[in-house]
Amino acid sequence: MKEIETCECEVVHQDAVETAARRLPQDETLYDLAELFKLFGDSTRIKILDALLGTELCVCDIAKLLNLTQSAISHQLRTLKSGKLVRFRKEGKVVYYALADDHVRSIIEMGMEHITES
Amino acid sequence: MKEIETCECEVVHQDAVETAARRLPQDETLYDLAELFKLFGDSTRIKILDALLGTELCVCDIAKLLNLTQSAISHQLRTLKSGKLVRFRKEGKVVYYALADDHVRSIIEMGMEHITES
DNA sequence: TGAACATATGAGCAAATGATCATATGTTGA
DNA sequence: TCAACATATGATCATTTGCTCATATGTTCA
Repeated sequence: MKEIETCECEVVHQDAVETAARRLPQDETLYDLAELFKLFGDSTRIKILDALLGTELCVCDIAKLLNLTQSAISHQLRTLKSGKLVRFRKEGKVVYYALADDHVRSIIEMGMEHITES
Repeated sequence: MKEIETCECEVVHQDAVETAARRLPQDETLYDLAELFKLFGDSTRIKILDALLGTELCVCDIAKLLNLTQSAISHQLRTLKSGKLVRFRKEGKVVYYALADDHVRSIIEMGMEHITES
């Protein structure tokens, strides 16, 4: 029987660790949070989101704008859609995508502040 | 001479594309923004950041808290440090990490709102 | 000075990821 | 109904990524 070793250090601050453990959100919540930010953490996706800050656009528009294939954009939109960051409406053959809600805008603005200030 | 094909669609909304192109930030900015969010987009790193919301912690504390090796945590802290999301102070052998500034807190809170509301 | 300990780091590997290509789906208009 | 077109999707491949292991660095104290 071998104990799983996580850290051979002595626990230096038992209190701090326990307090942190209590106030840390559930694993599932933190996982979801990471998944959310992962969506913003790719150049192509952040470009798409940023483009949609101004107006809705169809798949083809975005592909032209970002100089990428229709397929690449479609795949990424699918990802963004599954993360509820964008919504869409169909008009005939054309599918228009837009930001799902204002959280997206807020998060991008917050990030922009961070990188411009430091 | 072959033109690089990006999208074989007709441009459906020339105006929208041009407007979007004008208001889109520079490529470098968007790249940096993606890099920033990438830091939040991993379970381990978001857990570290979340843990540091409450208090500063040393490497060993975090390793115990998250049940991961000291090495794994150290590597991730290095990443977070290079992204200026955490700062540290040394006290003898022990290195205490803390959030770099309140943007980190704001961004996490914003993300938390998004996942709890939908 | 040297053992003990906290942290940092480089190499290696398996898993995740994003783009492309080929093709499928679905809509329109002749 | 069928050709043309906008979008979606599955397979594939190269790159990126996060962890582990081994080891280096740096600090304290006897």
